[in-house]
Amino acid sequence: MSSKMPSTSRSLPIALIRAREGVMAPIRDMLSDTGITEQQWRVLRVLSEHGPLDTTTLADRASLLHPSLTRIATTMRGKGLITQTRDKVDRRRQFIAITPDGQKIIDDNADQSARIVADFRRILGEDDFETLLDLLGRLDPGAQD
Amino acid sequence: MSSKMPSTSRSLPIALIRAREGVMAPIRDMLSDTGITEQQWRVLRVLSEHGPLDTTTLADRASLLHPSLTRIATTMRGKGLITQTRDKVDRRRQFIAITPDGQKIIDDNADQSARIVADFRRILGEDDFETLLDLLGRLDPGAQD
DNA sequence: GCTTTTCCCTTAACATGTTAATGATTGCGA
DNA sequence: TCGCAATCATTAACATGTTAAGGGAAAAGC
Repeated sequence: MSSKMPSTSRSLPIALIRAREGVMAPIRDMLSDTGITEQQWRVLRVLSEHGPLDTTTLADRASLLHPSLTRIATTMRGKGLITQTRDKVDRRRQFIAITPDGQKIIDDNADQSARIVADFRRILGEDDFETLLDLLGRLDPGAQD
Repeated sequence: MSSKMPSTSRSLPIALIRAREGVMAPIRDMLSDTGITEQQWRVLRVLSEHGPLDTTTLADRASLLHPSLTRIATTMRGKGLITQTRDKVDRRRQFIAITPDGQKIIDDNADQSARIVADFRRILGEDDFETLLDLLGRLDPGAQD
């Protein structure tokens, strides 16, 4: 029972896990009807926002590791939510784009998604919500903004 | 490109994922030498702090889903890091305890673990660190403190 | 006491996280 | 142009996350 170890009840990693769980719960509820996962939702969001992207950029923006994205893309292609094409100039590169079916999932859930986000803003209050995003950003080593 | 959707760059779920990634990176580096995972480390931490626990309480304190804990416990039993015994009164219950080998991993890494935590406190500053923990706690639906 | 319900835990099935290795392609330098 | 390093992506292997179903034991109701 070493006194060097900080209590697990005030552990930053565990607090992050639990907060994420709390935030994702209503989003997962929303998505359970659509048959896609939280990660597939993020992929659609990024593609809808930025247009077609190469897989490296897409993985970065959706906060997915590349091997995960490879599998997720295979699944989503099978569902007809995205298309994947080789770059003719650099044949190593793959480009991924959202399909109308994929965009439909975004459109169908945009309202509820916005409502969920607004709920959390209200729970924390506008100021604390922004403070939280800033503090979290300072823990992110790859923060590019 | 629906204007209803908040930008993914200020998305709370993604910010939580990235912050967690930033926090866990040095911890994973530390653990890579020991051959155990981040989750196994959490199990050892909780057992070392609280003593033997039934699996439900252990899963809750380590923020693991029960099915995950079942598998993790099997692995850790195989490594000799924990023991698992049936409660003689209520034969449904399993009790898990840390072994000397498991405690040795805690002891061997206590200093470095404390250093990593101290680094993050320094990066954010004492006040912001506490603020962050409080804000995260308000997103946790099962906050029992 | 016997059924039914509830509880604790495990198993199963599928998706993702994580690290290392492999493929395929391009670019560069001798 | 040959060889070799660097780049982009996938595959492989193992561990965990997530949800649903199953199995055994205790508790509750009649």
